[in-house]
Amino acid sequence: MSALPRRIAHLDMDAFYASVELLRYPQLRGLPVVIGGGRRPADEELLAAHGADALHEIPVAAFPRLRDYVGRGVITTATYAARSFGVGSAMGLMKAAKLCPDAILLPVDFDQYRHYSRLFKAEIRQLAPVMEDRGVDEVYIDFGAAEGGQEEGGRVLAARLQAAILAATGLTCSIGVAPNKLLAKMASEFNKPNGISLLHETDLEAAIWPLPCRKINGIGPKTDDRLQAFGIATIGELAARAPEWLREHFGNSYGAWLHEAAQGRDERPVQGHGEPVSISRETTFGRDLHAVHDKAELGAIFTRLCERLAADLERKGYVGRTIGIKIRYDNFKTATRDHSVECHTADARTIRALAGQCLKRVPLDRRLRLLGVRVGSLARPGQQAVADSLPERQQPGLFDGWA
DNA sequence: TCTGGGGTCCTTTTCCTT
DNA sequence: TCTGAAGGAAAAGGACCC
Repeated sequence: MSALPRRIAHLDMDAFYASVELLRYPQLRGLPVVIGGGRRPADEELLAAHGADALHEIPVAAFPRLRDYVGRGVITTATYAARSFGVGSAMGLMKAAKLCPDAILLPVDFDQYRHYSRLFKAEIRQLAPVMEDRGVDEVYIDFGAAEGGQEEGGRVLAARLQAAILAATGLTCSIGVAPNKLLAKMASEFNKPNGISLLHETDLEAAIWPLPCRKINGIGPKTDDRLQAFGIATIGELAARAPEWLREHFGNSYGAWLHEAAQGRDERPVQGHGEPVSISRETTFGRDLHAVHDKAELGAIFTRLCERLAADLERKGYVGRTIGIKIRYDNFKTATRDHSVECHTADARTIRALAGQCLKRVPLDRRLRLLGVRVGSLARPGQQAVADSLPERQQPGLFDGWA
């Protein structure tokens, strides 16, 4: 036993994408705004189109409405005003347009979100050096390794972090501090937005057990359905099941984990550094495409994906030796194929050649809605090029034209 | 009905070698 | 050459997350 209990924080930016957008377009505050789909015009284009000198001067009436949207796409996030109409994340844009036709539609702008992501994480590192990146808008922080992390159970450092992030970015965040990552993650949701929640081991029964199982990070819709079928709705009900019973019904590994999670136990450390396992690019087409009838179009998309992927690898400084493809058919079934070679590569043409081989191993008789290319088994450059391990002759086939 | 674009991790299946 | 077992690695699929 260590002298002090572990204190780990989970920090979650409040409605991150929407908040970043509202920093840029304060005139949209309070209005139903939906973010998703499409490509965003450059700021200069926008300003010129509306004769404005600054983004906040663009009149609200000039923004596109959901009702005018044509095509595929889903909502990435929505403001609370939009959510009150019943629209929300992952909903198709066409469906959302029926529920709230007047909502303003903003295309996602990952460059902006990444920019603010870097800003707030830099602030955190100044105050707490051991930080684990969990995506663009959230992190875990080891409060035990930071000055003031144990004061008032973590409240002092949490407040300091919030103040620093607000000053640097104008954005608010919510922080949960708990004995481990599992509980910290749940705690950060207790008091949103701009909240701080402190959780101790003794709070398990009162604060965690009444919650639905779905609140546990790692229990998704499928598992939740199965649990419900057994009459298990809350974490407390899950905790009451014997570990043997859980292992029997959910497998040795997952069943044991379910038991531990329900007891609020989690020994995972905060990992200060992390290397990616794979890097990929994928795209959903505007309409479903057929391998034969839309050969030229598919070929061009495929090449473009490989080029963008190669550029990503180059920019991030990786090479990989497992090249894979992913396709999604018009019935939403997904197939993947991959292939590992001896030498690492980040070369677009090599990736395309190897991914093309993978494509030949998957049925292409129905229409496709999505195509993706992936590179795994990553390493830092320095290895030999992979060109000499390419197959000498491609198998003749129906789809040679683009694959 | 509609379901994006990244990712990670785990389990199961398949393939290869001995 | 065939057959089968065993074990490991790679491939494939699925669940989950933001």
